[in-house]
Amino acid sequence: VATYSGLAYAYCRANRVSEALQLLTDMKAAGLQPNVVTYNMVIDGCGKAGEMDTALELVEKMRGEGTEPSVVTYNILMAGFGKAGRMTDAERLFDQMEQAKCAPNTVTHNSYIHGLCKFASLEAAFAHMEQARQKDFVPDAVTYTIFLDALSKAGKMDTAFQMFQEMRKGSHVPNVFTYNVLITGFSKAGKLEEACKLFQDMEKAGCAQNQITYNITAGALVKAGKIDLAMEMFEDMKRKGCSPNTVTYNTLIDGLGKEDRVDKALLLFQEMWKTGCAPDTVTYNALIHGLSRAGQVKKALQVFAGMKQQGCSPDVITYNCLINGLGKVGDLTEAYRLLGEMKRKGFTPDAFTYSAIISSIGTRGNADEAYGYYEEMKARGGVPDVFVYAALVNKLAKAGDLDRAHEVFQEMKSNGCEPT
RNA sequence: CAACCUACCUUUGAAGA
Repeated sequence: VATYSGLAYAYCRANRVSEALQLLTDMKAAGLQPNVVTYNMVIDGCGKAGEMDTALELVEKMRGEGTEPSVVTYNILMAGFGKAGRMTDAERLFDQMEQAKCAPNTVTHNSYIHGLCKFASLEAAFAHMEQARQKDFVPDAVTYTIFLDALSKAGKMDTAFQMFQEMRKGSHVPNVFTYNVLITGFSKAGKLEEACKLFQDMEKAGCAQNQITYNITAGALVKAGKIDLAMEMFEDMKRKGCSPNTVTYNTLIDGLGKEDRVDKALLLFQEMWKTGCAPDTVTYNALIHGLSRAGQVKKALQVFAGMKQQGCSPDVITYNCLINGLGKVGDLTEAYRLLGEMKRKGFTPDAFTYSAIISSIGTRGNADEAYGYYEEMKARGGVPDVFVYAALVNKLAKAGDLDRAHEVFQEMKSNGCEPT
């Protein structure tokens, strides 16, 4: 049983859920009965793959075989519902647990709180915490980190930092996750000083920075336009024995592209292969974006071709970057070709795509064409946003079609888009 | 006796000034 369980776990970690499911069948065929732990590992694999329905079926199957779910089983479901935004189902789990006489633990509450932060509100999450506290829930470092993350993502860094202080006043020791969350928050809020200060504080606190800490901090430097410092951080990271990963490279390639240093970005891209960091869709997108904004559309298309050749799938963002770049240099033929290609491949052009297309249409006399794309977008179920409206109004106005421009402008407002 | 569950990082935008 242990052997099978281990293998099932490995499959799940590798995102190969179907093989793990097959393994359960094989086990039974071999006369072995999977236990809760085996099931939990596979159920978790399903949950992480977003297959909550399969996960639920497995729980039923397990029950049918006379094995009752454990707290961990419920926790797995709680986390899965939380990630999928199925908060009603998550709430119902507490009732089911009560019926099964299975007491929720810290992990159960933390997972639920995380879901609430993401899909309901911070207030709802706080309320749950207070309520659970009346029973026997004691918030831990993870609980704090979840709240700190939510506050950081909402840009409420003052509150976050206050909570961080409270946390330390209590007996909770901030860990790498805690610091990482806060550094991200400060970086997003444009507070580079504070972000860097926390990075340094970690050492004093005896909390070792990890790969993610470096990635976040390098990203913070990139965002602040300090690409050279970000590159230094990259060297520092390696010196300290912390290996860069694909995200590290992606961050830097993006930063270099935005500072108009695509040449250096290309060098890093080459380096990735040597270091065993496989470029992914994000890598290619960042690179293609950098090349496009530098006006090097030819090169961008070459990279795009290479991407496909490597078996890395383009996504909507890839196409958007290319279409945008092509539009800017006036290569409409190629831009339209790519628009067609993306549709053919089953991608849904979004507001980014249409705003790029509409803006790229020549200035003279093509108001109808621009308007046509706007209608196409709506017909395909797309929701135009400010950028699409702005591009369209602009185009119509420049073509002298003031009546229609005004009409679209009104439509925009009635669709809840405020002019900027 | 052990194996399973919760929190953190990267990519796409028009005009104008």
